[in-house]
Amino acid sequence: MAAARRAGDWRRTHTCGELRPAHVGQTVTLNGWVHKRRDHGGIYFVDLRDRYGLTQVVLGAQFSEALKLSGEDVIGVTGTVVVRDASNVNKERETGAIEVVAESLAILSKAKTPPIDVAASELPAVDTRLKYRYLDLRRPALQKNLIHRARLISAMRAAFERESFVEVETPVLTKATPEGARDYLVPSRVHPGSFFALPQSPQIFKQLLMVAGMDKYFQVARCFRDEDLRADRQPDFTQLDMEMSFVEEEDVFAVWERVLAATFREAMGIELVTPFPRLRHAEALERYGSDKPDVRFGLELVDVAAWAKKTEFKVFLGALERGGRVLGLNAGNVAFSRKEIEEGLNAVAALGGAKGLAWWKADAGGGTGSLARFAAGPLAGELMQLLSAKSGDLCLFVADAQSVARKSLNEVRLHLRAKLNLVDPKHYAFTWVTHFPLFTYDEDAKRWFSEHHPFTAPEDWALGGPGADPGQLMSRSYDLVMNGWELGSGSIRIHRSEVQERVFEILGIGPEERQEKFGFLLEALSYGAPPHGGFALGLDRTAALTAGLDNIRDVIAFPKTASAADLMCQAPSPVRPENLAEVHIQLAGQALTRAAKGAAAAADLTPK
RNA sequence: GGGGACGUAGCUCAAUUGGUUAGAGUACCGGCCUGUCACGCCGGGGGUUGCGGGUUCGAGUCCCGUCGUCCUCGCCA
Repeated sequence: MAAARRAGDWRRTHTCGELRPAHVGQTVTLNGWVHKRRDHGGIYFVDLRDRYGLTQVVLGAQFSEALKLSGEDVIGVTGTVVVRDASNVNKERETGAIEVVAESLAILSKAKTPPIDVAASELPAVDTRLKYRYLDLRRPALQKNLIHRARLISAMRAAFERESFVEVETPVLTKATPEGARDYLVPSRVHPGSFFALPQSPQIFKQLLMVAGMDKYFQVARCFRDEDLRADRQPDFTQLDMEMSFVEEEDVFAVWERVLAATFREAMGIELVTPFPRLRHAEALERYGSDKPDVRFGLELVDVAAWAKKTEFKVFLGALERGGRVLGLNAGNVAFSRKEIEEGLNAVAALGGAKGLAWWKADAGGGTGSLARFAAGPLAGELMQLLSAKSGDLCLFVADAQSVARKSLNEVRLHLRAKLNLVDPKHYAFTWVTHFPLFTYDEDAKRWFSEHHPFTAPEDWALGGPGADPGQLMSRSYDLVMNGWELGSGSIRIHRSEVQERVFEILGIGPEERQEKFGFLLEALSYGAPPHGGFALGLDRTAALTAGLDNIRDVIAFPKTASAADLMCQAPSPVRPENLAEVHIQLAGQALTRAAKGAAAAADLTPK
């Protein structure tokens, strides 16, 4: 306690966020960064900042060295807590009723003029923020995000432990997989010419843990995929990964519903409604045009093909003749100008590939818009009934190949969500999307690919029998979708080696490759594997979405740029020739010239 | 790999049709001020206009290339 303190001890007794009028009269020591300094000549005010808050420190005229303080200096201040006059209370701050009158000051560390002004409200460019991430992270908003993320993870961990799940770590240096995303490779020094891969997910290991009888496994797992980035994708990311034995879909759903309900309650004070609705993949596409629909609002897609056939509208009829669809949605009674529709909304629909967007201001008398002259007479009333439209409602249509029509109207739907303020951002609507196709055919590669991954169980264990069309097979995979974001996916797995062999066969993975890449899994499945299934939740996305962010960058302490580089530590970077030699690698092509340039640039950085 | 936007002082931005010495706010440095909390006032330093080339009497501005950042399509089992 205070009695044990030596004079001149700069170590803090309190944080910058905790002093209140109850502490008045106490001698305290605070540590932190100089957030702002106000020099009034003879009296100086310093707002001292740490993770917990801001406290105003008052320095009298005797502190001449206070004049040397500047932003982001690190100091220790010992002084007395005093209550402020009523006229001087700062109601904006939790510590605004008191201040600390300094008796001694220790400058622990000086700061150069920082490239990021932590106290400013306007943000520097993203690359500056990433290069000086440790400064950006001093901003309370970012610290809040990281703390939010930590609370989510902590609550999930506790919830899984209550459910008797065991946290098990799996290797980061593992085996390259032929299917799926591009692997990050790590050369082996000990085995010349051989490479580890960083895991895209712990998929196979968690299945082996089920074979091992662990029954219920979970892990906060780092995953790596060497693919191009997006606002919601980083090359290294984190999943809350789990797997359980002797289960079917509903068992996995039930665990996650309990875990997420507990997590949202404990970390955010939000009560989720469970069970989450289940939506078949085909139905999601038909009603929303997307396999990750935002179900918080309507504007659902309507098939108007039967109606279109009664018209003489060549665009609609032509699309149907070519085997396409005519889909529409009712945007409601919205005040859009002709220009907003024909240029604005049209451009939105074009994002989905639509060549045009037909529109109609509904009215039983024929209405207005590009569709009006084809909606004369009784056709007007019929169309209104189809779209549940009232007079004055704006209806939008795309006629094209099914995938284009759906994708385009999905774009329109999401555009209207923002434009018309159709959703409450604090409303979290989860949906399980089920019954995905097992395989999709790739026209370029001329072969079948797993829609989810090759270990996903088919609905029909016999896989349709010999000669069956793989495109007709349903899988037992599922996605969890929240507010239009895919938060995670999982499946019931194949636990029988002969079924797994058959899937590899359909995928065109021959017996030799099967044995080489997956022999250990097939063998494991042959020693008595329990039926099992699991799921992995994208933690970055979950944290971002629940923090009200549309980019995962700001819930990651040290994120990478769109070109998968770390601007702060300048990774990736060339390495010395001897390092390459150790791992038996020789550079070729543009890698040679690039590496030479990189080495030259590094040499320029040596002090002059 | 494709498309779009951007790159000017430490930071955020401005700079007319291609035209004189590239400006402002903020930060920083110095001076003044005993109650501020975005303190105020006075003064000062600070620029390879991302980099390279071209057109021009003249380029921050126009053209070509290149590097980087963001968004996006492809990609992401």
